[in-house]
Amino acid sequence: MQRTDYCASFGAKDIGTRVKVCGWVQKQRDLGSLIFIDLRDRSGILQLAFDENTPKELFSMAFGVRAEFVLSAEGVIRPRGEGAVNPNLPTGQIEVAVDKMEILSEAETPPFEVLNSMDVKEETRLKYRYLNLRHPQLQNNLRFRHKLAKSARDYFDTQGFLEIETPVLIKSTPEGARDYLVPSRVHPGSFYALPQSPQLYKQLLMVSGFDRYMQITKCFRDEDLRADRQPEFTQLDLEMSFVDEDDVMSINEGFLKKIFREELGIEIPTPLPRLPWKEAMENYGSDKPDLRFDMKLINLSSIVENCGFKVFSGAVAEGGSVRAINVKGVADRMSRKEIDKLTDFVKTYRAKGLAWLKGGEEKTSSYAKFLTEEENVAIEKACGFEKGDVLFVVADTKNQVVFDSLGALRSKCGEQFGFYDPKSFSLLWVTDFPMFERDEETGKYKAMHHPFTSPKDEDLPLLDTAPEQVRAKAYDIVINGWEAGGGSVRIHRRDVQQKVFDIIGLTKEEAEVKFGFLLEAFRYGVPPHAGLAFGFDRLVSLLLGLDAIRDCIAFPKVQNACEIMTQCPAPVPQESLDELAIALVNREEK
RNA sequence: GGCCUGGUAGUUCAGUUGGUUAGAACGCUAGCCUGUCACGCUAGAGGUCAGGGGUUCGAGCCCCCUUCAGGUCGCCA
Repeated sequence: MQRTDYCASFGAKDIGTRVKVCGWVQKQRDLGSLIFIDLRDRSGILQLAFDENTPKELFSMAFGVRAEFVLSAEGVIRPRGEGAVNPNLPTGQIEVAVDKMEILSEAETPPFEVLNSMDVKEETRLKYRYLNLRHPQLQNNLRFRHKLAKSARDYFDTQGFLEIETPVLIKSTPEGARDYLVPSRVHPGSFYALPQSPQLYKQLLMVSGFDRYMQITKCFRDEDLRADRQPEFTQLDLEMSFVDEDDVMSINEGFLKKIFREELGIEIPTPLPRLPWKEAMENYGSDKPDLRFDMKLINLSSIVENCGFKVFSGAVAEGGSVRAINVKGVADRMSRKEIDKLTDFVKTYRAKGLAWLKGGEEKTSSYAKFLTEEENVAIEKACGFEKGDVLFVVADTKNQVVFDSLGALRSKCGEQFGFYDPKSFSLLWVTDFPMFERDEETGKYKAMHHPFTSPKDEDLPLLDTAPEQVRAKAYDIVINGWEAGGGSVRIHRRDVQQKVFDIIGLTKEEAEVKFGFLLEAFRYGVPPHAGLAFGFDRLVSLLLGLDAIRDCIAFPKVQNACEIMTQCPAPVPQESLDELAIALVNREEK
């Protein structure tokens, strides 16, 4: 006989009915001639009761039950005694008077208590991930993830998208992130790659005329992990034909509106704000600004460009800048020690130092003495500096360093000083990314997004004259300072594609080898098309308020890309290597 | 590849200036207990102080190396 229903599905309405339930023992409480067992399944907890009416044999079975035993129990649902109701439990009004029970599986004492497992250190949690996953919080996270995936499929289905699977064994095109390689047995010395994204296939699906494609799919990047990055992760990927940027953004705003409403009960105002990349950098020092609080960067370069303080004037003279953030009203919470810590913090972003002005009882500063009275006044005025504020200034010959360090400092201060409600959300599009950036090492141009991203029409002439000024039809969806997704309008003109390849130094021959199939496909009629991919793990985490995407992934990998539970990756037998014609090099000797 | 933080009982942690036999809570084992739900009471077991080396009369504590985990910079078109 199957169970009647899940544990937490029962309530006062079921009093008097006979039920069968199955699950894990959360807790056994032995009061002598009374025993209670909290039985847990994915729905919650139901109390099983054993008392003087329980047959002796059954009672001693209940006596021997331990945590995480798997049971099936039958009996009649009855109300709990007067004063014995547990208001903290959804099923707290009732219990099952058990008259039949089977121990389906015994359990050794687990390495940690399931109920406390979210406080156990990550390493142990992951080694016994299947136990950790019994915790209601992780059960809830994965259930939410399922709902979000279903919601996405439903939404894009109503919008005419077809879910089409693309291959996982694909050709390696080593641009950008490192590929995971898979050796071919049939073709010794040749390798497949695992996709970093289904990018080229979804573009080909547009050439094929499917018009609207979506897929929830695994992607792989052999790069170092972060709290928001796993080597294998899931994208909610889509592509559309005969559309422009606005169409892609608005259809995805519809999706975001729907999931925020249905899953969180939050109405997000649409259309979402759009912030050109340049403004995002200038104002927030980041291409993924957290707009839950204001605190903009202020450019002080024009004030200090001729000042006597070489750190400032020199930075401006060499093409960099001097910028500041004014952290309002925190002077009494910002000791000298705190400031030193923040100085170390910005140094991790390659800033050489952190200049400051603190409006405590007495105004103190690390830099004011090097400037004239007029310059100091001008800085304070430009920043709206008042008593109680702390002003941080970063100067560097590279603007990127100024942006990176102040942008990070802004986020850190915003969080540390509670400048926003952590339960609130800010969503925006960052648009008009540069097409190209310079590779620091080689000095060559490379595509900032990817080389199939279309330049803005009005910037097309700049491809020949000033590539660094060309803006792309690219857009990122940014939620609470996380890049939740990104996409672009693709190039569908062969001449433009060729120019882009030229600029990033890809010869015709190289392009032919790497992307020949795409270029050839483009000869046979290609619609204008555009798309977007959400980082699905990130989207789930953001909506759930998680700090790390690990907590919405059933079996995540740890920082060195291992999976602790199964101990992978792992060496393979020599025969396997031989079959694949692979010889290992001893790295020690190398 | 770099930097920061951490590793003490099964779990979460405390551990004074380097000084006797390394503690607490939870969990576990056993006994008692009729309304518990963080049950209660009594007793008990449980430690390679991550591993290795060094300094010292003496190291959980100081130094070096290794390793594991977390965060992060680089990296992530």
